[in-house]
Amino acid sequence: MGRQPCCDKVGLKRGPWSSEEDRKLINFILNNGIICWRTMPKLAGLLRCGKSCRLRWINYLRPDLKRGMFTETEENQIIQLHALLGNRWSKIASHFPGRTDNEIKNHWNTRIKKRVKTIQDEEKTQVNTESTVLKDQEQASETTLTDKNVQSFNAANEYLNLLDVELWLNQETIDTSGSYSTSFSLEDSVNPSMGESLHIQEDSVQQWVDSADSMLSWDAFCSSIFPTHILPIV
DNA sequence: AATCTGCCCAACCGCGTTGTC
DNA sequence: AGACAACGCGGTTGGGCAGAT
Repeated sequence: MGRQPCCDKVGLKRGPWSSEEDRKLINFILNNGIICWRTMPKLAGLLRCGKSCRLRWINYLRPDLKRGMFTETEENQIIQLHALLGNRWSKIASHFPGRTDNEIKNHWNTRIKKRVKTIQDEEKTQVNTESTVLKDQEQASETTLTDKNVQSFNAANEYLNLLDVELWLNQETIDTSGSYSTSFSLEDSVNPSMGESLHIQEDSVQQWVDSADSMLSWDAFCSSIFPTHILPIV
């Protein structure tokens, strides 16, 4: 037996919301709060399913929504969070008050993804060049640098970047242009094996972590780990 | 001016998770 | 413990729009 549909679709309206429908939904929620999405449309006099009402409210009607373009800083934050969390848009959105997961997802798919791809291509070219130079140097000293060495070097860099992001995420309050407060825990966002490996290597990077403790601002964070070509333009 | 093309984003769909009985 | 309902999330779609041809 398949899953039951979320609502009885017969006679329900779909597609874009009219301003009249918006008004009804806003009025109802402001007067009654959000109790049960399933019963809400009926009570509010809407021919919509609860799911549709929820989506409309969360993504468009909520009064605390921040409208407008994403700033360069926001984009860079999204890139870093996406590198850490993957396509977990709601987790990412929780770090951007007033932004919705849908908005961030759309922005990622339409703009940031292209930008990241360009950056990755550039980095790939750069790594290839660097590895060629290193190879030449190693050969000169009769030691061969294999691709494996280059991969390890890159993995180590990535690991350090993740630790850096972890520090940022675990801070209770980050004061940037606005104020981000987070209760985010890395433990529930990355797989256990990664958490384990972080602990194993903890001692070896403790010195680095100690020095990173002084990083309190987003700008300092950015300048410490972002490649210069994606630094926010302020 | 008409048509084509690509982009953007609101909305939908299906599935996983959580809560309740 | 398991069945069911409701919620929440991420992937995808499709319509509107702007710029190019």
